[in-house]
Amino acid sequence: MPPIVDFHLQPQLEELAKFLRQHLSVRRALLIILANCSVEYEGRSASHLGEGDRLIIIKPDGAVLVHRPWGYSPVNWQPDSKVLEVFMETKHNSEKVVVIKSVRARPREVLLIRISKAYLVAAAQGLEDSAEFVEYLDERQIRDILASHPEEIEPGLRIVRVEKPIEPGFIDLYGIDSQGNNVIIEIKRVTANVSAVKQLKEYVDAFKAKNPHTRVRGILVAPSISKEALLLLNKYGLEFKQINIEKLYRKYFSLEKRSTQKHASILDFIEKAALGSR
Amino acid sequence: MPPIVDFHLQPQLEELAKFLRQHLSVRRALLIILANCSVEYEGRSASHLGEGDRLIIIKPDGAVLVHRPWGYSPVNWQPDSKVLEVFMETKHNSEKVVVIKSVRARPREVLLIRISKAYLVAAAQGLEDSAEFVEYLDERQIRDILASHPEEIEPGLRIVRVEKPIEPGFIDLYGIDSQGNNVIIEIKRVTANVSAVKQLKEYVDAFKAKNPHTRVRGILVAPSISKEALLLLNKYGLEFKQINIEKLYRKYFSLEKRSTQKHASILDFIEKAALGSR
DNA sequence: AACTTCATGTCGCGG
DNA sequence: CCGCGACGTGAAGTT
Repeated sequence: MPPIVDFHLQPQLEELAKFLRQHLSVRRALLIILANCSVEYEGRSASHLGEGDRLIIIKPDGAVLVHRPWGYSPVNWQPDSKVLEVFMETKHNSEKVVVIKSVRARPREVLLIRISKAYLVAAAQGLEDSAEFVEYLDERQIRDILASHPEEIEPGLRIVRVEKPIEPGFIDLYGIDSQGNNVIIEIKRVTANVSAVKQLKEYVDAFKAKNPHTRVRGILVAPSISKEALLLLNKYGLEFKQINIEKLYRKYFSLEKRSTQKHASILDFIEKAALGSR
Repeated sequence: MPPIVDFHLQPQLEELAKFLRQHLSVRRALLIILANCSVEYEGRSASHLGEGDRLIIIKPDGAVLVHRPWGYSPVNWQPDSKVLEVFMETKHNSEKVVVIKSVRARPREVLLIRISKAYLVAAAQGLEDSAEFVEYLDERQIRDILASHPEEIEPGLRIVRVEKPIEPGFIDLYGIDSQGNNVIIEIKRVTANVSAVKQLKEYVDAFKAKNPHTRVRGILVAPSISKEALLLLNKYGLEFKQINIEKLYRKYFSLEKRSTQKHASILDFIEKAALGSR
């Protein structure tokens, strides 16, 4: 059963309010409003946004987004609202506006959207979206691949423990090298920065403190490292190992993990995208 | 001049493609598409999303958002695309889909949205939004308030330097207490955690290293502190000072800073919101 | 519920 | 353009 879409072009404010109330009360719809509005927010922070043309989205679960005509981020939002109210308000200059008030419970945050002119409002009832979202190449997967194929870090390296708890936090990989040294490995899926180095240093120090008479190496594994981070790394006597995440992925992401057609398709896509880039 | 809104309800795929191409080519419109689609992404990461009903937004600046019917975050997106293409594709089962291909330049990322059924498409040309976005209560403002009113941290404290550079980073506030001790202050606008404590510790240590024969105190200023952070703080011999950000703000946010009507309005709003919460 | 860590984080600022 | 830190970060997972 396809979703039911209802809409008004250039609705009067009274119509808009009625439309919104109707679709918020019965069964929650996805609401799309294109309108001139101002926005106030108060909660963990507070903000004011003057009048302008914006896209307002209200999702069935109470998420509210106010988008300006540019950029990725909503200018104001509510991840989920406990209370959603629509009412008319008369401004000082006796102009009327439709107010959408969204209140989030914890942390308590209030969002007020004042609409002075609406260009389009639409509501969709019965949207269905149960598809699985499959993501690749996140830190966990890289870590698992390297745990199974430590030779990609260094020949002779043997991984003893994945996500080894230490005070405080977790070591991504812990192993023993060909010389019998303890090796602590910190993995980053993006350019390693100073804080990654500090984190590794902390783990190495903590390990040394607990095991005073053993030799410990610290290796930072990442696709690249910032200049400052490299300097600090050298200063601390730690090491850097560059990896190519995509290559690792192509090489090792195991068949059993992408056995379903759905999972396999991503690799086809990567191939296509790579071709398309030339 | 109000924006021009064009739309189709339940467009055929060919119509959809034509509509999109038209509004993407001439002058960029804000595009809203409610449709059943699947999405592939490849770039810094990679993902696959099967078919489902979603809201697709394409902004005039090339930002692309794919929203599922719930939650704050888009499931797939492109912060700004360099290339935006729309074309028809025939699947293996000979069904046709409209493909929206968005390519981001740096980092190179490709987004493919395959639409199998469209419920609504709308385009808005000439949206105007030049309003200023004013935000309050961010770390910078809290820092400035405390710099002007150090007695809120401790009686007799005198602030010498704001954003004092140190190796590495910047001390939020640096001052001298009533006993003549150096005081290093780190401010957080949310619950202070372990990393905030470490950051402060680092600054204090760096200061001590540079000034070996002076006494230094480190104060973490925040609305609250996590249990673990407090433990570590005590271990390091550092101090915590609790502040109430909203109270500070009400008390000190200076008249000259909110001299314009616009800026003043946020306080009215906060009042109203506070009343509304009862 | 508190807290930690990851993220296709995004965004802005400074060198 | 890098690199770093703040963010109303959000979201997921663990204690």
